[in-house]
Amino acid sequence: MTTAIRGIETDFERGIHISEKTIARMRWYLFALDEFAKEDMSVVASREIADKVGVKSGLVRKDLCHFGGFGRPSVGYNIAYLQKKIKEILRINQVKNVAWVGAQRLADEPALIEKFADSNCEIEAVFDKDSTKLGMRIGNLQVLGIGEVEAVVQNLGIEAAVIATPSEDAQEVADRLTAGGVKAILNLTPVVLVVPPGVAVRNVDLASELMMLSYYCGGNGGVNGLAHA
Amino acid sequence: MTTAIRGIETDFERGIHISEKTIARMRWYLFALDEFAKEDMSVVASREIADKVGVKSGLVRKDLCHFGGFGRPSVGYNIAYLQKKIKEILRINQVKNVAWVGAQRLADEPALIEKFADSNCEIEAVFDKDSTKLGMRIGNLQVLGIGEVEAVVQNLGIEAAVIATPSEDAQEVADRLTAGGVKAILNLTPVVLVVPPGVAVRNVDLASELMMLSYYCGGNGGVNGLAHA
DNA sequence: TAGATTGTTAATCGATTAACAATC
DNA sequence: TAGATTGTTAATCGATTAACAATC
Repeated sequence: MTTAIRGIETDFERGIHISEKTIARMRWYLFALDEFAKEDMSVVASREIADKVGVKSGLVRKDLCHFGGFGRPSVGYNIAYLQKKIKEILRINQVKNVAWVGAQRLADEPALIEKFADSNCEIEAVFDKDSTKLGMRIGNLQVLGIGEVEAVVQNLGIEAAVIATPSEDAQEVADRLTAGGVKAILNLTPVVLVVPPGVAVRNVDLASELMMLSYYCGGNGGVNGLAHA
Repeated sequence: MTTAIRGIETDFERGIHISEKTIARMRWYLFALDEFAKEDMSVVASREIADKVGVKSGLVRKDLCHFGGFGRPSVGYNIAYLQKKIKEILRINQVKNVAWVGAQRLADEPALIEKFADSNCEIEAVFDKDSTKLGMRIGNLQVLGIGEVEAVVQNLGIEAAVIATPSEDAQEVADRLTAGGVKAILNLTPVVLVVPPGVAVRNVDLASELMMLSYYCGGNGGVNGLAHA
């Protein structure tokens, strides 16, 4: 809304709510910038970013404006600078402490630990409801019982969590996580979680997505859908 | 909008566009109905469905009304009947012919073939750009070159496709698929695809989701997000 | 009949688009 | 200066909520 010059705060800095759709597009814009950077460009217009991701140029400018005035009239946006700014906004370079609930999935697919680390998400605790899994080692972590979720999450300052439990436990786990102060949940189950306001949930579940695609197969005119995204 | 009695068509039947958010919630409602069915209930009120998935009851009724008048005043919705109807709407019980592009992922994780079959998605063709993979067998299918995508997709009447290629090939593949008439794409790459109007894209990518969650970690007040929806 | 809950309309809210003055 | 593109406002569009008459 306003530029960040001389102490005038942006919407973002004022804590004004920014829609999830805008945040999803910020990721798209970053993707576009990476593409332009590969082509050795140093400056782009909102129009070029817009075309690359399939939105209108005014929307690109409006989205970016929530976070500050990053461009220069008649010139455009400096790619390296805007990349840096979007990464800051999305906290991409900050290390995030993550809890993982549902040890089996991580035991089956230990490569996930590195995949998370690639995104600066460090798995700091693993929990499981199944008492036979207690104490089991995953990487250099010991599996804890889900009764400890609230306390451990609070003590370690964990802000995000992954739910990879059997479906029937997912909602209980979400309740415990949010009680412990978790603000962001990645839900790998098909369960529709209900969480308090202010907590973000992202769902990643193949079967659920297939269900939605199925509707569009017949040609029920759908357009781009973020997972999302 | 209107009931389906005596030839009066629903929004759905008239081909009026129904928002992606509504379709996502239809899946949620089905989830809730499955839960209620487990508890041996036979009838529910919109209010109960709403509470189970975290929306307002009026929205549940409005969403359902796009597809027909499934409830009875002062009674509610018959669970078995509504389950059946939503499954019809989402085409869940219909077999969908699916193309898969990017053979490596399927070779690495052959269990995906059955996972898709569980959702009535039959993988009818596999394509790859890498000529060294041509003719390779996956299940009972032979890998075809991506030059054949348009023709094969058309001939087999394929309506949906999965893109699991290296990032740099994803947009080209999307272009070929849509040229061949594909109306629904499941995108397993982090690429932001641009597709013609009327084509649905669902993204399933862990790194992209972590990027979005990262924003909400600090407590930038987010609410429920579908990947999702 | 009295009470409950649907289907649907009208009011509100939020997000996108169009347009343009300000700026480089 | 003339031309281009931003940041931002006002207009439009669409989705949610509130409310209620119709129905069981």
